[in-house]
Amino acid sequence: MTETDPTQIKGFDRARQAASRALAEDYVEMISDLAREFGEARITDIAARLGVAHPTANKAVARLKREGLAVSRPYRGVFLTEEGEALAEQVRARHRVVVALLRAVGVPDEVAELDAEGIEHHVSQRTLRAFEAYLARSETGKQG
Amino acid sequence: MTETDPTQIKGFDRARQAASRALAEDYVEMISDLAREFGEARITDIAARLGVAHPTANKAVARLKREGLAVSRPYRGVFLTEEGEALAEQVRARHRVVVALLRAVGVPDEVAELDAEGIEHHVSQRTLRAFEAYLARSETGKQG
DNA sequence: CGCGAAATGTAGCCTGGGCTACAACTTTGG
DNA sequence: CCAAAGTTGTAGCCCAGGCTACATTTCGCG
Repeated sequence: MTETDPTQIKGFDRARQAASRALAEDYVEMISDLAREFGEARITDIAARLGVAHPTANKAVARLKREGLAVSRPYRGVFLTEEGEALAEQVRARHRVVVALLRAVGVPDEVAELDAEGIEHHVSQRTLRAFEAYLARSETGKQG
Repeated sequence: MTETDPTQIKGFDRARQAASRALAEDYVEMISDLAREFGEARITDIAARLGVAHPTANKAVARLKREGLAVSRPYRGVFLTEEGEALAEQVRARHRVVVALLRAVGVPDEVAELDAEGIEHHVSQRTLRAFEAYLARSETGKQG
């Protein structure tokens, strides 16, 4: 028992990495939302919506800036880079698909929204594509 | 913008809490698996399978003991309490349902296994029940 | 304009989960 | 039966994400 099944390990590792990426995704999506609503995303608003204290949001934004997803000048609003905006759009799209899939298989709307928030970060590209294909099928086929 | 939509906050909080619970669930399931295979779960084996160093597994087991999910005497194997075993069974069952659901909507088998590992921890009771109902339906209905 | 309120930034601490290094205990085989 | 090997436990560190407290800057308004 020194090697152990690599599949296991890989699976858990994936989960841990996803947890890390999830944070950035949440922030990027939130910043994009706020930009749409108010024209810019303020630290206070980001923090409030995410339910964290403002220094926490500040740290997170600093990380996004380091990663090239956002930009901001001191005491000014936060804006996404093109890369950040692309990620936000991707996250938003995935969220919609996951919610739609959940609803399509019979999950109540409010529950679908809540669960999707956690689930979406673990949905791989291939699974996402499978979801989309399924939704396309059930749109036309109408078996539910 | 001081109150903000509580739905948002609740959603994110749920995700964060789930991330914390996920660890315990992984360990409990693994301990249960090892108990079935070898009669007991040794720290070294738990660590190896989860892909972490043994002190990490040790800490996690200490936490499970604190939470009443496991018991162990120094330098001896780890065993689940009834509560821990129940949780393990529940986690295992949920994993099976999530994998089955993913496959049912067209996700390739290997991908389903990997993604389920991350997704399952965010599947609420109500969503799980919806999954089960859907699977029951598609078993008999056979629309795929 | 100038001052108080609000927003942002910074410092420093806590917790949890991960690691390495090392100590203590068990097992095993010569 | 006892030393070496293996296993478990402990100490102490790191990092990330969260918080509070406090400093600084900007904004709004009299």
